[in-house]
Amino acid sequence: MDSKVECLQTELEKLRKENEVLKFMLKVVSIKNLVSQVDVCSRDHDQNDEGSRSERADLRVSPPTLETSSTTQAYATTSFKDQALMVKDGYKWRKYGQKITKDNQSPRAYFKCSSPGCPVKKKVQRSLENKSMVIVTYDGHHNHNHNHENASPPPLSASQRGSSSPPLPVESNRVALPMSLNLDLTLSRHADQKI
DNA sequence: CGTCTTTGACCTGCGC
DNA sequence: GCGCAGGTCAAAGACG
Repeated sequence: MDSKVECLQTELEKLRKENEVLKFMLKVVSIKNLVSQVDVCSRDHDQNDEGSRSERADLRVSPPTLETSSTTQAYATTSFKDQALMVKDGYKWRKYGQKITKDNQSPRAYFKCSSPGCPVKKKVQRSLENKSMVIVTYDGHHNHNHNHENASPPPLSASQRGSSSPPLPVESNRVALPMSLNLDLTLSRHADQKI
């Protein structure tokens, strides 16, 4: 009997944690809407405007992103249960590998853009500090727009352009803006539906 | 039946 | 040269 109670308690604890994650997702979704509005406005005026940049940085929920000449690092939130590391960002990805790296026990997933001729790859790995967050590293630039066959990109596509993978070919030195959090995960879709 | 994911094997670069 | 770690390949299985 006691074991049953314990079992239920752990189950309750699990659900509580999941609930917290979902709450966080809801926050993220609402912020995403805000971000897309801000992003569209700022793009209309000046893409390189530092002011709008910092404004967006304030809206960022995830840690700062890193970027190099051809790689972009972004952060996304996900649930503890989401082991597949499937991050929906408007493009169609094909998973080609998964590894457990030395510095992070969470598996790192390797994806290629499934659009023919598109050289873009991405790595998705759960963050060490925050297990509900995944680090998405994009490598290269898409030579096409969002895949049509994939679920149409969420209304936050404007902000998506800012962070994850630029849909249009961009000069390699000014790839992505230091912002993130536009990546849709399975759970966030549920969260969207709930709204 | 076609597409996609999984996963073990293989390849490659790097430090010692 | 060797070993390790990260990245990629490809066969097998799952799924719609």
